[in-house]
Amino acid sequence: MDSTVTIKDVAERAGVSAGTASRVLSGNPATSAAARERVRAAAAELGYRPDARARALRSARSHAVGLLVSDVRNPFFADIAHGAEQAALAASYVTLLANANEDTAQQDIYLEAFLTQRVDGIIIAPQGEGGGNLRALERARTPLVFVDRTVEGFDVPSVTADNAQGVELAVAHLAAEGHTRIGYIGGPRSVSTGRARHDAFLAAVARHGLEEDPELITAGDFRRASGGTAATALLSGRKPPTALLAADSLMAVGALGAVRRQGRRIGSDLALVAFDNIDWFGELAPPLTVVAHDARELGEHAMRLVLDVIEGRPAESVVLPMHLVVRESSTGRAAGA
Amino acid sequence: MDSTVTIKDVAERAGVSAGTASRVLSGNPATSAAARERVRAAAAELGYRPDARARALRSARSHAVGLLVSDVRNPFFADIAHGAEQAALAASYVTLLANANEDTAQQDIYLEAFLTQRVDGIIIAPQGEGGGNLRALERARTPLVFVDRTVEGFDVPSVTADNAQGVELAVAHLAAEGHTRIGYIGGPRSVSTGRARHDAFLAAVARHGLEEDPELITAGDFRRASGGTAATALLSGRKPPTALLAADSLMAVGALGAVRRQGRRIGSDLALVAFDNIDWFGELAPPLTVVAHDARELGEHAMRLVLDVIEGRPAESVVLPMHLVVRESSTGRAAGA
DNA sequence: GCGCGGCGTGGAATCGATTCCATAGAATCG
DNA sequence: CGATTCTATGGAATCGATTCCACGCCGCGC
Repeated sequence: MDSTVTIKDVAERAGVSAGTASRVLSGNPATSAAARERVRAAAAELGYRPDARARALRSARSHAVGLLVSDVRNPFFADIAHGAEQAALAASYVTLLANANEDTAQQDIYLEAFLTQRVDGIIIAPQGEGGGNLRALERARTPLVFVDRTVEGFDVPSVTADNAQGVELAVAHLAAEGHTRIGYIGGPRSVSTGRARHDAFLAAVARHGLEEDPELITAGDFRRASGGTAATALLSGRKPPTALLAADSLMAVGALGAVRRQGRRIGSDLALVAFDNIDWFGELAPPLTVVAHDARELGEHAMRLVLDVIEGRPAESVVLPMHLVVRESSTGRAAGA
Repeated sequence: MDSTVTIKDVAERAGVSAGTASRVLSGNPATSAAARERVRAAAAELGYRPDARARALRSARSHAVGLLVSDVRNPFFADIAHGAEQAALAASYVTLLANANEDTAQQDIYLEAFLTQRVDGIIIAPQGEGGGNLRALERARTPLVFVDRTVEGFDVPSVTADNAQGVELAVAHLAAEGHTRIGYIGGPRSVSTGRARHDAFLAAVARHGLEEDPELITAGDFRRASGGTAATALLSGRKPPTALLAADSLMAVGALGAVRRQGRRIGSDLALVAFDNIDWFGELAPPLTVVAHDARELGEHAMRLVLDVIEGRPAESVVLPMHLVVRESSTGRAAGA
C-alpha cells in the first residue's frame, strides 16, 4: 500500500516477468488475454503508480511542458496559463508553470530548471534581449514557442496578438469620440509588445491627425505602480490629455488610482482605454473600455503549437486579431479639445 | 554542444571515471585537487547539465514540490503561489504549480500527476470532502501541507488565516459605522473557509446585537458571477441590507458590478467589505475596505512547512492573524438603519 | 624495512521502467 | 508429418546519475 510499488511487485503478484507487465500496462498487443487480466488486477490491487522519472529516463519523453510566464499575478498571464493548461490536459501532457516575476535572472533560473528536468517543450513569454539561457535553449534543441511576446533573432514559432491593429482600434475610437490629445502609458522597450504598441501608437496618432506631443508619451514597466506614476505625470503636464491609453491592465489599474487621487473621474472627466480584457474590468464603476485579445485562446494555441513541434508536425506562427470592447470609461461626454 | 551531454562524456574528457566526475560535481570531499579542476573544466566546456530525472531516480529526492491551487486566476491564489515559489527558490527547490480550477476532478488529475512525478512534497488548497486522490496521498506518505483551506479528518499541517477573527473585525467595523442589516455573500460549504466564515458571521451578528435575518445570508461559489447573483438577490429583498460583506475577492467584484447595475453606489448608498486584500482594491473608485491576510506570507509559510516535513524537521500548523484595512467603500455616510 | 591506515579512484551495482533479443511452444502450410 | 512462421514471454541491456566496494598507492610509525 506504500507508494513504493514497482512494476516488479506487480509482475511478481501476477506471476509474470517485469517485461510482460510493462507490455500489458503500455497496451502492447503482444500479450495474452490471461496475462492482461492478471497484470491489470495486480496493478489495481497494489495501487501501482508508474514512476514518471524512470519512464521518462528510458523513453526520452517526459510528457511535460514547461510554461514560463512573466508574472503570474498579472491576470492576463494567469488566463494564458489556464488556457495552456487545459489544452495540455486534453493531450495528456502535464504543464509545469513557473513565474519569471518580470525578472530576467529568475527567468534564467526556471529555464535552467526546465532544462535539467528535461521537459519535452517550453512555452515562454520572454523578456530581455535574448541573452542568458534563452540561447542555451536554442542549443539544447528543446522545442520552444513564444507566447504574447517575441525576441528578435530567434527563429521560433510564436502566438502573438496583432498589436498594431489593437492600438489602431483604440486610437480610432478615441478620435471618433472627439479626443485629440491622447496620453499613452506604454510598456518597456525591452519587451516586444512594449515596442510594437509604442510604434503603433505614434503611427495611429499621425494617421488620425491628432496632436503629436512628446509629452503625451510615457513608458512604464507593465506593473501597477508605474501606471500610477505615468498617469500622474501626464495629468500634471502643461496641457493634459483628455484621454489615456494604457498598454496593459496592471498599469491601467495604477492609472485608475492616480486619476482618482487627482480628484478627476474616469468616464466623465477623462477617457480611459486599457489593453487586456480582464474579467472584472466590466464590473468597475465605470466599466472600462478595452482592447482585447482572448488570453485563454492565446494559451491554448501556444500549447498546441509546442505539441506540434514536439511531435514532429509542422508548426506555423499565429497572429490573433484584437478587438475593441467599448464600455463607459471612454464614452462619457468627451471633454472638448 | 547538444543537450545530450552525460556525465560519462564529462568524465571521458577529463580523463577520469564517471564515479569520480560525479563526486567532484556533487562536492564530495574525497577528490583530488587535480581531478576537481579537470572535471569542472570539462563540464563547463561541454555545457553539461545533469539530468534531474536520473538523479532523482537514484537518490530518491526530486527537489520538487507540487503546489495545487484552487484557481490561478484568483489573485489571492496567484499571490500564494508567488510567495511559495520564492520560498522554494531560496531553498533551491523547484515549484510545480498546477491549477484545480475549483474542480474536484481536475484536482485529482494533478494530484495523480504529482504522485507519478514523485515530487518530494505537496502543498494544496483543497476542495471537496477529502475523497479521491487526497486519500491516496495519505497512503503514499508524500509530505502534505494544506494552505488557506483544510479538510476534516486529515492530520496534516496547515497554514490558515484566523477566519473567525477576520469576520469579527469586519462586522464590528460595520456595526460601529451604524449598520444593523449586513448582507453576507458567503462561500460554498464544501470548502473549509466557506464554513468557517459563515459560522463566524452568524456569531458576530449575534454578538453585536444586529439583525439576524436569514434573508441576509447568501452563498456563492467563490467565483465572480456568483457574487453578482448573490448581491442582486440581497438588494431586491423586502428590506435590503445597508452593507455587504463578501467572503472572497472575486465575489466582491461580482457584487460591485451588480450593485452598479442596480443604480446604487458603493460607499455612499451601500457599504462593502471584502475578504482578501487584492493589490488593486485600493485603486478603485471608491477604494475597497478589506479584511486582509497576506497571501504571499501564507504561501511562504506553507512552503517552509512542507520543506520542514520533507527534511524531517518538526512541523507545526500556523494560524495567521487577519487585519482590517479601512477604506472608503465602508465609510461613506452610513445609510441610516 | 615492513606493515598498517587513509585517501583517491575505477568498476560495478542500483534506482524503475522500457525494449531488444532469443526462445519455447503453438499454429500453419506444403 | 516435418518445416516454418508466429506469438507470448523471460531475461538482459539500457537510460544517466549516484554510491558502495575494493584496491592501489602513499606516508607514517615501529
